[in-house]
Amino acid sequence: MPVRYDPAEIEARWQSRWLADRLDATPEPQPGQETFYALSMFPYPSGNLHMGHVRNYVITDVIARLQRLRGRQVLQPMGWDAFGLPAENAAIERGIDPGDWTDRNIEQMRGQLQRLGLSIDWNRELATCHTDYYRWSQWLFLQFLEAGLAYQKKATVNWDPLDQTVLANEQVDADGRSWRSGAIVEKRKLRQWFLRITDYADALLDDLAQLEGWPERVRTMQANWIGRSVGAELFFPVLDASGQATAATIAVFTTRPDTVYGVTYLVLAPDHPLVASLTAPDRQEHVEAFATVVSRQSEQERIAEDRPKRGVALGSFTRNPFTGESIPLWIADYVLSDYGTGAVMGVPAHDHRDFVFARQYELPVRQVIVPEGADEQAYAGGAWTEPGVLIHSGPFDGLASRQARQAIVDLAEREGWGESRVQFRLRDWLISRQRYWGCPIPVIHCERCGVVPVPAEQLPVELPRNLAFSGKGASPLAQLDDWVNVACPCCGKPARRETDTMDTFICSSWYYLRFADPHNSTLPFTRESADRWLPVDQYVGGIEHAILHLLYSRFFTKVLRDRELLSFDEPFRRLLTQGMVQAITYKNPHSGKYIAPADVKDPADPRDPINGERLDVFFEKMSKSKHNGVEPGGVIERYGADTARMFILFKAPPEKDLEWDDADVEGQFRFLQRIWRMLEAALERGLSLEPQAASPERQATPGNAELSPADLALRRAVHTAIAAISDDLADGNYQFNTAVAELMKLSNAMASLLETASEAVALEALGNLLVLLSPFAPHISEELWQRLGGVGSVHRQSWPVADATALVQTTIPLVIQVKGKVRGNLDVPADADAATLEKLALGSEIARKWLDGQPPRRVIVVPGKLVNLVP
RNA sequence: GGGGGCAUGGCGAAAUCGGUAGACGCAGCGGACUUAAAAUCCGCAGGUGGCAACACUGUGGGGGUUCAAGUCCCCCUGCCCCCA
Repeated sequence: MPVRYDPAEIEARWQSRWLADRLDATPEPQPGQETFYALSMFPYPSGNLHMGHVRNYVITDVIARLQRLRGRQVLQPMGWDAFGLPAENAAIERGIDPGDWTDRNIEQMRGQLQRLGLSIDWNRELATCHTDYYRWSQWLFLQFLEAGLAYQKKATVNWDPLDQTVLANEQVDADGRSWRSGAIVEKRKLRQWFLRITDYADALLDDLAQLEGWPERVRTMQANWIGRSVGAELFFPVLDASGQATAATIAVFTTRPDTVYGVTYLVLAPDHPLVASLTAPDRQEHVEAFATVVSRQSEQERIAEDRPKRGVALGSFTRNPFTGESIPLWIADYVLSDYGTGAVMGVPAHDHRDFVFARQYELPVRQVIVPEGADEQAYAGGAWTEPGVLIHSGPFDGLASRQARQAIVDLAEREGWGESRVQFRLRDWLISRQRYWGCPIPVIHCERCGVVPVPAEQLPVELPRNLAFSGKGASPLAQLDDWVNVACPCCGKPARRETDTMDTFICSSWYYLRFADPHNSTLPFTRESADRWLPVDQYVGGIEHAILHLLYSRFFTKVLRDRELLSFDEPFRRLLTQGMVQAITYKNPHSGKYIAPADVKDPADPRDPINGERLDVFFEKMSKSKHNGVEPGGVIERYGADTARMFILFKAPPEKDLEWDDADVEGQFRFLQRIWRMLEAALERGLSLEPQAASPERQATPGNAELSPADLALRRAVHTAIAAISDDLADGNYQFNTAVAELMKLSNAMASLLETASEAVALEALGNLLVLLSPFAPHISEELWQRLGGVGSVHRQSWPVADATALVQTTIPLVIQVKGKVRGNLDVPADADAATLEKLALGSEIARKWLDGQPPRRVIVVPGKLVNLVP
């Protein structure tokens, strides 16, 4: 009696069986054994698994399973990026303790993940909000502090008025809004903790070259983010009221020292420390008013190229050391105090923003560069910002920009007017957050001793639990006197705890290290355990982390290597950035409203259910606001995890966006059902992999000569598939979509050949099919493997190797081209040499038809492929 | 504006090194089975013309290199991403 394919029953049964058998436990690798660390970017425990997660983890799981079949010892862990604002918001809105809320979400999401059939070692699970994790985040912070890489400074910070917290620059989007709350970000000055990532700017940039397993575009994005620019710092002496040089100088950074003879003014940031002392008494009121206005603007507003530039003259002057000219000092909104030196030289003829500014305030424009080969010409339209040839530049006239830069910096260095310098766009990492639900920064402020690190043996500095949250004002921690007031570890006198918590990017900058040694209670990890598993062999996650998370993790790794806690300095060998999961979206073009697909009656003619207006149809990233989300739970309930996995892998290459389509999901379900029925038929026939049940003909591997045509064809199909899939899934090559297509081809071939094939060859085909399928659809493969009498778990088998003899063909179709156009095929002996092929082609019907009896002028023979006859 | 990427049937996509474009699937069409439908199975399927054999044409547009171009080079158009 045939059994129906019932994914719900099979999947639940195998999932609990695998768990009980500890099938996914991480092995303890013996010396000489190859290891493989497959890692997904761990999720924030929002409580709900979405399709993006599913795609991410399925990709990693297929890679992990594949590596196990290849005989490697595999680590595939999972954890939770569990600190962050949503938990605290839940506390404010619903009075739930953030820790309880988070733990509940983790429970829920773990269950959802487990239903996907991921071969994750749950014994290594971690959550960044648990004390046995964050005590080591604190421990690592103290390492940074000790190394002089953590420091405090008062800084203009981005203040999110809605979330009442400080944001990193990276958390403010192009419109000057918070990435989380969407509120317009304000400017405030606060004392903040920073990590000195700029000390590692060179290393972070240079080592990108080693990361050959990373997508080029991620490397480019990081390089741009670090933004190394080579130039010079030049010193401009401040003049007193009588025009005499004073001791004070203003340093400017420029990438264009070749334009120094074109400087017609100097601009300082409005909050540059010298502004107050350089402001003429009669300008004071003006300058202060302007500075106040600017301080309210977002950085984006200030530096956008298409916005008008505004400024105020200070009423004082400096001297260009190269020309000896006296030039006016200004402040302007387009100069930022924390980039470069906070001052720039104004060269309107050769810089867009300077040009706009000079026009606005009628400052002189002096051209000192002309395009190569061009005559000196009047400047009307704008700035010439390309390199060229110098004019009006004293001794440097006639030099090309390139040479002039060097010569001018050389002169500056000789005269003490400046020096060559490298400037980075990257700024130090602001890690302070005025929030409760984060990792407390483990320092104590003592009036006598200053900043005192909490002694390592007193870690963790635990977050107090069960507070009342108002959501207003300072951090909840700052309001807890009992917690804040402590004795100084140094002098024992009353002192205060730091109440800032860490940016959650800190917690996620080292979690991949903890997975190597997750239960260590004396260290975050040992160097030995890290060396055993790391660097991560394959990291999989979203492109949205291309800059921040990946850059911070690289920074951490380099620092820890320098502290001799690690032996390597790049954490992720290979990186795969998977594409988004999109779904069909309906939008009314007039109202701009999104309509849920369920409310669209006829998808062929989509209409607004309220007013019948025609809707736009397109694919967009799944989201609540667009009503286009597809719940993973529902899909698994209906078709099973195996179908969901197959669909996700087949529908698009992993790095491309994937369009969710229920009809295609259905197609994958049908494919698994066909395989199921094929096995049912084989079982009916009495086929079994069990040695004792096998008939004698199975024992010997017959040579090709003894095989029937059906056997030969079937073996060829099986081994062609093995070769093709192995190729599609070679290390670093993850073409799951074509691998699944090959599995389908194999199953199609088997469907027509299995019945007439011999028992031995049929079993060879069935066994191989199930092993090849097992990384993709682990449950159905295991079930059918067991029912076919397979020994042990299908997931403990070896990846098959293609048998070259099965691929041997006696004849092959030779393509005959005439003048490069395909005119037909000719069956020829597979081993025929070029001369034979030429003869066969010339003697063919095709040649007779197309050559009009004339011998061709030229014949190109590609053995094994084609012959091209050129008349 | 700068940097990077992409463009292939009705749709998602394949196509090592330049060598039969469209594998595999979805949707579609025709047939078998069925009282009927679903499911399943078999077949067709880039476009144009033709009863057909077959011919022409075809990888965003234009040009080039080559015996041969989706693939290499130049120009253009459109879309996406990052930095402004």
